Amino acid sequence: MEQSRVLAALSALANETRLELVRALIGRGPAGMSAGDIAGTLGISASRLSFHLQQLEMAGLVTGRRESRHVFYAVDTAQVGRVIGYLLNDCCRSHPEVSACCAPGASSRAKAP
Amino acid sequence: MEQSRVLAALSALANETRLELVRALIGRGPAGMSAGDIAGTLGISASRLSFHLQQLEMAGLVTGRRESRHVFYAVDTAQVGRVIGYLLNDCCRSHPEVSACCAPGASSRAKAP
DNA sequence: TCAACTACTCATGAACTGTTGAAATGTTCA
DNA sequence: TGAACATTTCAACAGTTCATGAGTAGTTGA
Repeated sequence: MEQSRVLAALSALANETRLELVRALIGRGPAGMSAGDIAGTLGISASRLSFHLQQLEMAGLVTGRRESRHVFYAVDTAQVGRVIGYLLNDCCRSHPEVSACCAPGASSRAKAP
Repeated sequence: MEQSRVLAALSALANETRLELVRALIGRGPAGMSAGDIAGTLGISASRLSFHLQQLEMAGLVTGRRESRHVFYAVDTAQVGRVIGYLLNDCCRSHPEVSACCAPGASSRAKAP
């Protein structure tokens, strides 16, 4: 994966509204969620949601598909995996202390040094 | 790890200069690299480097230590691991297709669907 | 103490990001 | 066809980010 794609994805994720959006969507799997439902769940305006969905879509992190009058959005999990894989393997060169986050049971709550 | 810390780290990483900086520093291990060496390696001005190092330091991704007239910067690998761990485990809830990036031999070059 | 060196701070301006509300577009159904 | 609904687009605005260059501060050795 090219670095420019990774940078676009990181920029997209580096925003509270969009990170919440990904969290909300990833739980729904490939079926996703309609724009209206997302706006209701997150409590944001339609135009604000549309703006952030566009950012995520341009970064390749979510995809939308129209079904009659609704548009359903879902996370492209493979793409998210590729971005994390870049950080892990290409950027951090599989540094053991970084890769520890992958270990079974590991989480972001891992104790500080 | 709190989401606000993760957002700060993602914002810090979502910049070409800073991602290059982390890549350059992580190869040097805990010894790190002096500010002057980094500026020379990346070919950027001192003030520009200082600005970006400050962003990374505020995000907790790098640490600096003074040694006589030099300041050596190193990546806090545990913190980087915690950020990736958050994306993997908390945000994506260990979704198998995302976690595939951790598999041995996996890389960001994983084939697209 | 002074010059040389190393790193940091600050002010400026250009470019980018995110929010808002109104208007436009597209879809369904009576 | 026209009303109702779902979503996107647009312009205006405020706020943030980043590059640049000039100036400042700390450290060393003659």
